[in-house]
Amino acid sequence: MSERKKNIEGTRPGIVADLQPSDDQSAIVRKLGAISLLSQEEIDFLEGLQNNTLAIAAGTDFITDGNDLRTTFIMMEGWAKRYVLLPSGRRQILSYVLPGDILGLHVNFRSKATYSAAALTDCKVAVVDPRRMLEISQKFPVLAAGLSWCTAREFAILGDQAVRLGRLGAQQRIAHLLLELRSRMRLIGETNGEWLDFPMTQADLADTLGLSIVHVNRQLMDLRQRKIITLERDHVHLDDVKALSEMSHFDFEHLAEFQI
Amino acid sequence: MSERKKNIEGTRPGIVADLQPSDDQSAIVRKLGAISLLSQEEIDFLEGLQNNTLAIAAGTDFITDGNDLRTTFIMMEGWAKRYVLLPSGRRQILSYVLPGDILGLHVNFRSKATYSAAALTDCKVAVVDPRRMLEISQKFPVLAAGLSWCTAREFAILGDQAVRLGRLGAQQRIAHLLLELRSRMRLIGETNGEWLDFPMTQADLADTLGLSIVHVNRQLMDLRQRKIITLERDHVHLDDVKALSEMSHFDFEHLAEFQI
DNA sequence: GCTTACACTTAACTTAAGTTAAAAAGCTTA
DNA sequence: TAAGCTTTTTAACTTAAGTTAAGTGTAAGC
Repeated sequence: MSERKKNIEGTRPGIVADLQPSDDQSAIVRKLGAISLLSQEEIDFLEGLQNNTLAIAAGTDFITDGNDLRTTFIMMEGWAKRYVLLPSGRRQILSYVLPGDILGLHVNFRSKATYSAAALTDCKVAVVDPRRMLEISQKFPVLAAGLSWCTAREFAILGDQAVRLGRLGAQQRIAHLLLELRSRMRLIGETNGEWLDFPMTQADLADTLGLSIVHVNRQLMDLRQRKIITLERDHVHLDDVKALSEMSHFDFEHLAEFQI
Repeated sequence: MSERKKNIEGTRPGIVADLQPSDDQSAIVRKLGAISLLSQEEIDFLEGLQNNTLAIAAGTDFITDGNDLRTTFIMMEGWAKRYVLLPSGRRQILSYVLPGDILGLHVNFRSKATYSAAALTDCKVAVVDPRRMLEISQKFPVLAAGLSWCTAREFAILGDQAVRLGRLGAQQRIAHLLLELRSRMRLIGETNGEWLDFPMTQADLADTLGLSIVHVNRQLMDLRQRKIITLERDHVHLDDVKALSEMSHFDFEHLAEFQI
């Protein structure tokens, strides 16, 4: 019914995927490298951490709420969602896990996961012994500062999620989330113009933003009709970033890519 | 630590305040001591960290969104709120800061605060150089594990906040928050039966739970009329914890006080 | 004691978002 | 290619929560 524009700024969304493997550094190296200058030794250590990888098919749960969680995961490729299921059957998605993100950075000897995590796309995940993460703070001060920054940033991202849920309207929530994902993908160099990966369903979006599926659809349709976004299978194009940021009060400084 | 519960049901709330100073250990020592066995050396180190204290009057902001944040704070006495102000003038309270909580555990050299914090009551706060916090991971593995546990718990608490905002109804949100605060106060031994400190206004509550003041008042009145809670100035009594937990699906295990 | 200010309470009315239901559009696989 | 999914879309209707506007405490200050 609505116009599915094939290309806005010239490029097809498929190219986003093509870019990914072309870079030889892992996402976490790109992420920490974007905020600090890493030595070759530090880069080698980070790459070495990620030797033990796991392939997870889209849709698979790999962390389950209440189960023991004694492993740290580093997302190498693909997206996942972190969520909670309520006894009522309702679901709240807490955050999206993007390449370069760490899950279970603060696990303890007896800790249980307080959330579940499922792959949204096929994922490649590094399985790391949390003791090796501790090693970092002993031996690599720059990396330790980087991890500390990651933790602070995760707090900020979760705080933003609370702001969206508590104090923004439906369409504002969508706009704000899109800009957050855009910021995060830009940091690791996985954007192509204003095209953004968008592997989640509208049901996922509803459970992220505290809305019903129907209402998410209504607001998405409105954004499309007003030419603010373009939706394609698994990708969004942000046609009007200015409109999105104005309507959602998104603060670009907030998750800014400052140097250590 | 446990002789704190001198009186059970039926006592007047004022007594809560009287009990507080009677304990000679600081809140953070009580908190970490509740999840791990601390040596005298570890206790002394923690107490020594808190030599440089600051008195903050109720209502005062002590962290401001966007400003440099290069200090770690440990809340020794009193409550604070962590919040965000939107350009629209709306406000979202992200979490409450209770005795024994740490603010700015993951500050970096150039980091700016991504939230503001204001005292709800008169507070006593320890001002700590973040480098001394780093010292912990070098010299005191048990304390380091404790701090890591604190971080994971803060994530869980903020996640719970997202669940409340996204997927619970108004009255469920209130019930769930009350039970969270009850759990957290119990861990540091600052409860008196089912009496709970309650220094926040209904406007604070509204901005915490993503509701309007009027609606918070409606739901509080309903909970009082149904004899589920009793409200007094600055204190709540949870008359019917079972009803609160059933209506809100609060999971007592979730923030459980497990041993390391 | 009177005044100001802020927190709480209640009522009447409005609205954003939820619900239900059904159909259309996409994938996947036999 | 058809059958059987899941996801998206639309419409009609309902409801929980918001808004506005008074009013009633209650504590602090003069």
